[in-house]
Amino acid sequence: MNDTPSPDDGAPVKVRKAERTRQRILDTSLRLFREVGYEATTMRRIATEAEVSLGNAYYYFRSKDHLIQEYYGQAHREHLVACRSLLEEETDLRARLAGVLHAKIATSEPYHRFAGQLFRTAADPTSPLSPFSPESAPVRTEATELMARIVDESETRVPKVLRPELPNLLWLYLMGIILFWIHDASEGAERTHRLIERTVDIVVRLISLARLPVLRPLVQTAVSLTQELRQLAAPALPEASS
Amino acid sequence: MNDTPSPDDGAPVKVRKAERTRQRILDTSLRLFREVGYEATTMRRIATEAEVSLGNAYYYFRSKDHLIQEYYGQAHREHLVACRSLLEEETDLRARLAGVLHAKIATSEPYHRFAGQLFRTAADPTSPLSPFSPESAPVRTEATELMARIVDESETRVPKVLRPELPNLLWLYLMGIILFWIHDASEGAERTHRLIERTVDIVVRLISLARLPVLRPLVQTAVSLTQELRQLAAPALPEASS
DNA sequence: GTCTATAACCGGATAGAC
DNA sequence: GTCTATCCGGTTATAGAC
Repeated sequence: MNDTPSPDDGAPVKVRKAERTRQRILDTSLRLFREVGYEATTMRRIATEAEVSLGNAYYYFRSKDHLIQEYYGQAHREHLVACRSLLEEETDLRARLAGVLHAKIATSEPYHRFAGQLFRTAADPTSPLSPFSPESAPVRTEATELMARIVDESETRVPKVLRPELPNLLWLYLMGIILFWIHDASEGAERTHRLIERTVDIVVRLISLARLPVLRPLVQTAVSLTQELRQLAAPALPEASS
Repeated sequence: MNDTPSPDDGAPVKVRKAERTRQRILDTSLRLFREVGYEATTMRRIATEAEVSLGNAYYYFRSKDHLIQEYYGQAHREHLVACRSLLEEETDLRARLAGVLHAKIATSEPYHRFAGQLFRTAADPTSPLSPFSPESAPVRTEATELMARIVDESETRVPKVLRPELPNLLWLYLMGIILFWIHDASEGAERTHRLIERTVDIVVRLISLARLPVLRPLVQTAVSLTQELRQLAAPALPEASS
């Protein structure tokens, strides 16, 4: 993006100030999202509380939606931190998967209400906030890599048919859990945590069962489904920008 | 614009006029949704083209969203009509299921763009437009009954474990197909139709496989998942009937 | 050329007169 | 039941400051 010039001499004062302004707007908006939700967080309020003008906020973030992409990134980084020790110490696949999922829900909890309202926008396939959108590709890729790591560094051996697509399938599974969580009004998302416990068993079992000939067609479908989904997300439209 | 006085007795002239105004707004909005999509259809434009004032449109429909519940009902009725003969003549489960799904996509096609934008709102769990919301219960129930009919009047015998929840599972499957279709930009939704062809086989096969002991836990989870979902939608609110 | 501010525009929604 | 006038919030245009 911008040059980060030498830390010592005089020039970068401006740059730094801009960076600080940007950060102030970002922090303020993330705080407001948490505290008062998505709808009550107006651009005017973000600007006021960050002590910039409305127009200035728009100088740094093209739209309210763009502010949210930042939330995605931050949420993912927090998730990684929360998972770190588990992924280093645990080798059992079931425990690794369950731990990562529980951590995702737990770290997202402060944003629960926000996520619900946000989802309204994110669900629109044409929205840049859709988890399937090109704009979300970076976070999506990172999250998928996390799924790969869960499996790769575990003791479990994955049947060949599944291996290449398993991380994507697990990412879809994570999206499903998040979708459930968004709708889950129970105390401390307790229901979602129970859902994770129950479904993780099934998922791990299915990974082994994938070897069974009876299930071959099922596995094939699941695999080709993720491929199909990827194509939906990246439709070959060389489109003139409007 | 001019009164068509009551054929029978005197009183209901006003009532009829109101009904006609309401209908005019509704027709105009559904037409605009089809023709120009959701976002380009402003309340101001609906009002203008229906030849009422903006405020008057809001008198009949509390919000733009409420206009859309009307679309749901209409879409379902069109679907039923499109399925009728198939359901009367065909007895093979696979053919029945595939036919009903293809018909859903086909009858929805004129509203494809609209549905994509609409989905943005419908995905919000707090929105009355969510397919899981109490407000959507009537259409949801009808659609689930349609799923029950597909199975009940077919030749296939459903394993006991599955029987009570199968219609709900199939409804969820339909929601999944619709979700895919919303993202599907291929010509004539060709991709979605292919997806239906491929997944219907799996679904029908799974219905028989549900008997296998190895799959028992999977089936259990699927069943309890639909129950869990129903609870999410209806969080123990003892509500006064309105 | 980078930043900041003010004044609009637009569309959903509401208030209140008639 | 119908209207006009207005609010409110996302977004843009644009003028000027550094």
